[in-house]
Amino acid sequence: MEEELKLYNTLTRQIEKFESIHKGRVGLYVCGPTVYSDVHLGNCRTFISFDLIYRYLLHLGYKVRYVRNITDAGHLEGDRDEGDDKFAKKAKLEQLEPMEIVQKYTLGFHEVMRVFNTLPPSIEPTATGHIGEQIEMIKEMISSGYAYEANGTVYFDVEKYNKEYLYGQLTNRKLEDLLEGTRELSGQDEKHGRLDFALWIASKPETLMKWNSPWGWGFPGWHIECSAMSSKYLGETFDIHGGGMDLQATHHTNEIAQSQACNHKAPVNYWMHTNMLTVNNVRMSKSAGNGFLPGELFSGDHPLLEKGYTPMAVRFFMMQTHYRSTLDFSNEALQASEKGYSRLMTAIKTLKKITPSDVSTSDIKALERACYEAMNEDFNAPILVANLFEGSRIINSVNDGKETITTDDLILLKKIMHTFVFDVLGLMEEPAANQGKLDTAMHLLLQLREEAKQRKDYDTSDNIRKRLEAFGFVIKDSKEGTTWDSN
RNA sequence: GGCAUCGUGGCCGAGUGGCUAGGCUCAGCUCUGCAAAAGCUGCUACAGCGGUUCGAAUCCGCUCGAUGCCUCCA
Repeated sequence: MEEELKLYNTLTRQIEKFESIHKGRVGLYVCGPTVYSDVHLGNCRTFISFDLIYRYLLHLGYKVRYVRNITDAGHLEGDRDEGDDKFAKKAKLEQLEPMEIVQKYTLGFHEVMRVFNTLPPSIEPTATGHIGEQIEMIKEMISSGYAYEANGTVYFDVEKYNKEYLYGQLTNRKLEDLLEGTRELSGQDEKHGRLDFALWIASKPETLMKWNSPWGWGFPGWHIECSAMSSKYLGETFDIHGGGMDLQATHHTNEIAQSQACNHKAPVNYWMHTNMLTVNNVRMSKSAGNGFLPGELFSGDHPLLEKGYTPMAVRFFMMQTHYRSTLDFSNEALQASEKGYSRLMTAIKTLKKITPSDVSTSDIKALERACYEAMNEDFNAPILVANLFEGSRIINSVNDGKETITTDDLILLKKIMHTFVFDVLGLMEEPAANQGKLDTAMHLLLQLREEAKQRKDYDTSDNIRKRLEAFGFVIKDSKEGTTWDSN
């Protein structure tokens, strides 16, 4: 299967056959969060998308080293050289040590990732843990002439770099066009060129997070962190680098420049970018104020939310859209996903009750093929989901006695459903608290209702059903007996 | 202004030039004491205008509209 995998490469702007550098192994780097505040749902989408990609690569049998960093230093508010970094600023606001901020939001991030059932990365390096590596890279860039120091701050010389390499390659832009869209340098600027960006930033006396360097006390620029950590753990050239589309033009463009300036080779073979989550067609972001936090989403405690949604319903919602398309959030769409998700899970439970026959009325092997074809075509999860619904239809039809399936096909169907739903899409059964006790209580109620039905006391039986419905329990009568579900 | 992306049925969303994804909603049918669930059927769409083609949602051009990036952002 693996030789058929294709993916969209931002670098070439086309779908390419995936070939890893080392057979059977993949180096994957994804830009992680900056842990100075809670992650919102838009941030989550990127990590959930790459979780799907990671899971599928694993499923194909690749040995994947998945590196996702934690940005816990630097990352200036703007391009201006005044200000502290985000952590120090937030620390003052919250009266905490910068590393308390880092700790708090790192834990929060991990919790959110756990709730969404994402697999942890193989390595999760922090920027502050790799200051030495970053300094070494900067030294290399200075000695090869791609960077210069001014008053303790080190800048990358974009125009010099562009003479030998293509600076705007990742976004298909020419240097002249980029220069046009940038503000003029003022007389007091230390930068040589308008596009030059900081690699190392001199600290001020009041700066809280600072390190000593050949250029004095300071802290690293944002872009250098990822270059240093990716090359340390994945090598000077590795397979896949991912992140949100909003990082493409600046962060990733600068990462390429830095790595190329140091190692004189392209750092990444395949660049993958996930699209944005929008609300009313506007991108969700901290600054736009239209974001909500996972916690608010689960509780429904937000003006934009009509009700709460479970983590798996939200994950399924994301899986129904391709990672390169924008995904628009709406209550209606979430509610549709909620039902679709429960339909899928119900079908998987029904799978256990099915009895095989001598012949199959459906082509299960074709279904399996379709699932792999969907995922091999640039991780097309929506098409995979459509196929899994076809699987559900088959399951329900067989269960109703309208179709039949052989023992071998039943085993295969089980394998398909479990593999793709749980392993690849990363869905799971919603863990229900007190499930055992609830079962007992429900069993009792349904027994009472059954007794009422036996004596044709339909008033009582309907009353039980309706009042349970009010609490979100759905009662289903069938020939085999009564079952229940909650939503 | 520059560089991109996108406009698909009531809603969300896939779509490699020809064989009408899928989910949700709504209506009808089967089943059922009634419901629910499940299955089946129906609602058959591609912003507009041209062009290429035997044939276009899919390629090309223009128009209109939306979004993103160009400053921190997943």
